[in-house]
Amino acid sequence: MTIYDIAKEAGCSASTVSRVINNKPGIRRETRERVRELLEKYNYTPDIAARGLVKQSSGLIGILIEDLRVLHHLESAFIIEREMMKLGYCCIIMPTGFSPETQEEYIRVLEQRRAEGAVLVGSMFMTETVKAYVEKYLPKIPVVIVNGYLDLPNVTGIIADEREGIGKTVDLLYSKGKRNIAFALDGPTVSNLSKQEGYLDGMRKYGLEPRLFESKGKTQKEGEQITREILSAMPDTDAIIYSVDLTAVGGIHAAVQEGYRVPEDLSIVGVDNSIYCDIARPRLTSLNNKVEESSETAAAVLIEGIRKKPVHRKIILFTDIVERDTT
Amino acid sequence: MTIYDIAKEAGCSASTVSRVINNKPGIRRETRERVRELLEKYNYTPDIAARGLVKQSSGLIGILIEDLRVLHHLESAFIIEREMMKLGYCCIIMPTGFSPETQEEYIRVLEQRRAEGAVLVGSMFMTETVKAYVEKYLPKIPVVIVNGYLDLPNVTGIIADEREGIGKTVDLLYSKGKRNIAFALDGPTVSNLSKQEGYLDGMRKYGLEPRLFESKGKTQKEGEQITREILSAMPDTDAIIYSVDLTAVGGIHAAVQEGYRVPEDLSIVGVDNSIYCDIARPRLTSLNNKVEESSETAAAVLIEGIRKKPVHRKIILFTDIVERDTT
DNA sequence: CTGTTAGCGCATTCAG
DNA sequence: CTGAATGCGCTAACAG
Repeated sequence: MTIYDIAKEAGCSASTVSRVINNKPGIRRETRERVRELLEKYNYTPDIAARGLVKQSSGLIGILIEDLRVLHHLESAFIIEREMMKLGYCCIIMPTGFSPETQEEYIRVLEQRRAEGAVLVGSMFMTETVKAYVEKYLPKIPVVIVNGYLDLPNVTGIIADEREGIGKTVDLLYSKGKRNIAFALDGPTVSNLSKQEGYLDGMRKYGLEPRLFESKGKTQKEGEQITREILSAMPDTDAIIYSVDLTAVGGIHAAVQEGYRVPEDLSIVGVDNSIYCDIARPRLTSLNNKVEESSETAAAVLIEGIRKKPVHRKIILFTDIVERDTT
Repeated sequence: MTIYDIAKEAGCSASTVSRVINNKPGIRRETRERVRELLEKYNYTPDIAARGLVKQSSGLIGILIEDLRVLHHLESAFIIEREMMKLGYCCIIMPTGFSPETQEEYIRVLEQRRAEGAVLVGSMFMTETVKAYVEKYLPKIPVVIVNGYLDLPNVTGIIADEREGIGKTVDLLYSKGKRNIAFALDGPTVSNLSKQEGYLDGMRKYGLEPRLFESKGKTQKEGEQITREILSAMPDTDAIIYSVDLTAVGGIHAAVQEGYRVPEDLSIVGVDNSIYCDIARPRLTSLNNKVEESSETAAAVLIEGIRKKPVHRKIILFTDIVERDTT
């Protein structure tokens, strides 16, 4: 069913039908209604792709997330989708994984589909290779990075200041009498390194000796593992900050199993303030890095960009600590 | 940069360029290479939408999920996406929520975008209204429902036999000496009602009195709430089966708080075998309803359908119980 | 081996 | 108020 089929049956031309569909003025009431009826009768819907071809717009937004298992990123993706959907855009959400090849491939898909905007969710995208791909394949559309930044004219970075947040976390632990505070990264991503900086800032501030550790990954099991390592290497550790909630949950379990009371002997803090915090027992204290706010900001910035309005290149959000049982 | 721009610079016609792009035979080596170089030089990528217009294919697959918060559905969606992606399709994943209006709206979007196939994830889509929408808007493309079924010629249902699975769960609990087994639904969805049937089957089999309850929703908090209700109404309850993991986790917490030992005094079982099972303490026993298998099947069936091959209308998968600490 | 022509479904001139 | 003609970027059928 095309616009021509409708036109033929309505006894008018395709352009008239087009006008009716798009609510353009200058159509006789009578004609308009006749066409409307047929549209209804055949359940006609214009082919967006064909329309896009002439209007030079795909109505597509690409959202790339590094890892599906990070709930946090999914949440962000779908908040953005919801906002864009309201404005008639469709979102293509794709998990790129960590390899540059798939990252390139998926960025290319966005180019092929003529996406009108792109969102990269996760600090993993703060790499030179991704920067090169964006520059090469998406030089003309607005790109927003949630929790990251790339120095390119069409890219806006939206970043929760986790460095400052982790600094505040050290303050909190210090105020509770903790002095042997460790920090466990789940990998050397840019975002994690900035958390680490915050940790080091805090420790320096109080003249404490840093205790840095790095887990093999971001699963619960790997969190347990690194915790055992920490506690066996430095049994007097009285607080551990983890770069992500899930490893912190593993930390809770390992610590309890090793005979530590949480939080009396050992305080535990995660990052993301995810649903896991309330499922774990004791409930996990976590740094809220404002997914919702940053995602909504991302959507807003993207829209401004698509409308060719000038946008900020870098936006910083503040975090806050949500205290539960583990501190 | 269009195919014509490339053609002009290469000193040939657009069709030649098209042939090179699509690796068609019958091009002189020399010409092919010259074109290839230009393609490379300008980073040219064909406009998929324009190509789709002539080839009558959008390369788009729609995936509708009822609720984002159900991890289970997301997982399914992304497994399907991964499979379809391998074959060059792009997926539009959209959360419809529960209102018929948004369901209709999103199904319409799939029609507008000329999706070549659709997947509905969740038993919430087993309604007469959704059936009517599918019949009206998507009558000609293959549609697969994960965890559901609609009697329409182009629809395939893929269903984990949770009824049988919950029956087996009752068997397990009975074998552990439990006699006062309760069942807590998180809402009267078709899928939940079939779980309930399985529960009733099991109770009948052993001549036990059923104890049916229904929570307000599927959050952890609502799981806690219904558990308190159950335990205060029938304190001798010695096992509770929940229709979903998250409410079961709430159940664990409420039970422990009420002074029940889990599993000695009270066994707890969830459904979905999600990540929550291992985060909770004690670890939650859960019915594995095979997301992965059913999602992969969904993708396979969809592809067969797109290729116009005959497909089964209904596929049943078997579940199994993953025992952890709560039984 | 390659170019010309036509058309996918639509919106947009420009005439009338 | 309406229609004919044109073109968006691409592929395919048909000539040559």
